[in-house]
Amino acid sequence: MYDARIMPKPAPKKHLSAKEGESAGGRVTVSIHDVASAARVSIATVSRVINNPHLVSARTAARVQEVIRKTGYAPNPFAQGLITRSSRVLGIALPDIHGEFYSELLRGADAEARSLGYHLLVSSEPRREDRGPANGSLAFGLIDGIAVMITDAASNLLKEAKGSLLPTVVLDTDLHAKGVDSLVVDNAGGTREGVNHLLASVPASSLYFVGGPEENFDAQQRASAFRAAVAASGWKPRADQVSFGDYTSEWGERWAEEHLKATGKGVFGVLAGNDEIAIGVMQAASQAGVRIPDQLRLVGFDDTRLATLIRPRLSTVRVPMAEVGAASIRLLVRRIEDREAEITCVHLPTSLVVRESSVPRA
Amino acid sequence: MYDARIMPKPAPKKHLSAKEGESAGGRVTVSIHDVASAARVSIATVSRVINNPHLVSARTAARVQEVIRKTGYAPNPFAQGLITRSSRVLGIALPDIHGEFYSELLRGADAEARSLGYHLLVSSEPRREDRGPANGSLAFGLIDGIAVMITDAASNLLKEAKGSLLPTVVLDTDLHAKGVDSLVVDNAGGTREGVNHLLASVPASSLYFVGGPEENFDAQQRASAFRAAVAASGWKPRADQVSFGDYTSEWGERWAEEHLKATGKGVFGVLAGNDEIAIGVMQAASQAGVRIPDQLRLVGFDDTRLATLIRPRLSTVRVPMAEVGAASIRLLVRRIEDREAEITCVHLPTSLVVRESSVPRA
DNA sequence: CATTATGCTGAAAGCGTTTACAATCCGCAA
DNA sequence: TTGCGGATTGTAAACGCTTTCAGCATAATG
Repeated sequence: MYDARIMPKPAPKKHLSAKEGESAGGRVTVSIHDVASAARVSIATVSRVINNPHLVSARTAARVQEVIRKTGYAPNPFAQGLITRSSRVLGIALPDIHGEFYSELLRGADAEARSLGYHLLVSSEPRREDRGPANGSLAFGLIDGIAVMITDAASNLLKEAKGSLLPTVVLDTDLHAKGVDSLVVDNAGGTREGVNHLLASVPASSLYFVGGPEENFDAQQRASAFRAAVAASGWKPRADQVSFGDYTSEWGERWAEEHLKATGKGVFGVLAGNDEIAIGVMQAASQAGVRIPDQLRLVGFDDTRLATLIRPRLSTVRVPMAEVGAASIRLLVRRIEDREAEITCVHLPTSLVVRESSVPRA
Repeated sequence: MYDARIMPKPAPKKHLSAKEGESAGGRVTVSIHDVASAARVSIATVSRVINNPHLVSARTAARVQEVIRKTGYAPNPFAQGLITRSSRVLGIALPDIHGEFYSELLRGADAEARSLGYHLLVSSEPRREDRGPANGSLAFGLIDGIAVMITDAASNLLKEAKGSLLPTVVLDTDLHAKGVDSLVVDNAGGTREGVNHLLASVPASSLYFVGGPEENFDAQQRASAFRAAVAASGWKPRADQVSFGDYTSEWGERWAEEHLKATGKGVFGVLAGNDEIAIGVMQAASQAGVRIPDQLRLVGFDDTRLATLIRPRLSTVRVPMAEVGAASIRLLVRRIEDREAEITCVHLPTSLVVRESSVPRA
């Protein structure tokens, strides 16, 4: 039989730390042992006070709490992680996306993570050229799960993430059929709304989609939704009504310079792949003396701050960027805390915001 | 004398892991023990292959490397952190700053951290209202150091960070006198440049500074540099030449609406606290029929993307946001890797970018 | 040949937690 | 008295790594 009183204490050993005077400087961290001895309990009890208070008598708990407060003790996350295999840190990997989108998304994700008691480790995907080989950009092993944003098929973030065997969610691509929780924005719905809005004052044959990079999933979705919506009105879209480029105002400008010539006197409409393209179009138009919204009706995409700063104010399809971040974190945490949860694809709605750039003046 | 051969091996114990067949599913992580036994060496040797390859014979190292490659072994960062007391994770705490600034800064910081072999844990400062009490927003204990951005005196991020005893750098405030590595942007120099540029075509008495929030350090610095630069030209600035508001276009608009009335027919100049304010001013001006740059010469601050998207294009003082992020990480890593390094304040230059909004047409 | 240096390797001691298990103390029923 | 169960606490075993120390060849030196 085991009897603690018989066995000689195995010598005070180590942890000569702060407990005895030791006033001499330099002690930096206080460990659970320090708290335990100061409170005259075992380290197990201290741990319980923190993690399972109901297992400890009120008197003891109070004493321990007091010591914790006084010493400023905080558990060492490495030791905790080693044993619990979790760190309450979430990874989020983003491609090199456009400015405002990036920060809004991150803001949403960070706020949500914080409110769920997690921290956020970010990692922008390095540009293609400077990708080291087995760079191991993500801190697998340290994080409890990871949210990756996949904007085009060339990204290998997803492979990396899945290889890590960590709970994973993908943003901007529906992979729930492949067993990955996903979060997508309703690009199709927003596009349809935008098209229908334009169709109210512009003939389908004079409607154009000026998109982002062709390899980009968003751009693809918006383009085919555009074709579908135009077709739904009874007009089979010509090939020249849809173009791809990139997400810059320069591309919008370039497109407009070419097409403004070709276009006759009639009214026509443009749905841009994002707000910046729209602004490029707007500028080329004003350069060419084409009035907005009189001759050209324009709708952007994303509803960035730009849209309200420009004149005429830009009608645009609002994408809830912060909500994308927040929802992806929620989805990820759900998966972490219940590995058996059903694989889900969350759809986030978009909505048309009508401003001056697209409605004929009264 | 110690002789390993005399002591009986203390029983194979634990780590029944992957080594023996065990084909049955479920093994997730491979530990250093697995690698060691597969390579028929001790765990110490495996560790050395990874951390001090020169201590291991080439033959052994090759064998171990091969096993590592095959098994995909990666050291457990918790165990490493527990013993080395470092995680190669850096914290960066940002207030709720404006969109584009935020993302550029983070992008710079992330790229630099990655290239130095660190990861980045972000944390936006929660808005004032929802600050829990001992929230402990930052993952102290997990990170090796922290960069905090302090935009006004009310922030308590710094106190928290210093209380953590972690290596710390502050952005946007010079605290090197208080023993904290700092990183500041040359607001004064940029402001001076902007003022002098305007002074070339506008009398000092007709120059205005439309600043951000009065409690904001940047805004303060820019305002007093404005006063100083104007004074240096020989004109003592009137009180109404400097105003504070916030960093929005609405404030710029409001300011302009009031002041455009008061101003007579003469030419006047505005240096805005940031680009967005400048755009507000620009819009109010165009509303009021005041032509830019003919009657109003305008210079912004920050050189965000906005500045080139608006017409006329906005002259502005460029602040190297990405470089601020990168430099702060460099400074932080230097401190982490050499705690004795001299306390430093890094100054980042600003530079005036002249576009159409501020130069009289030929 | 005896000694010493050198290169390589292994054993074991932690690092600071959590948690299974054992032990004690107590009240209460048998 | 005895035994049982619940409440509370303590002991010790992990968790996976780094690093000191010691052991042992083998090479270099006297």
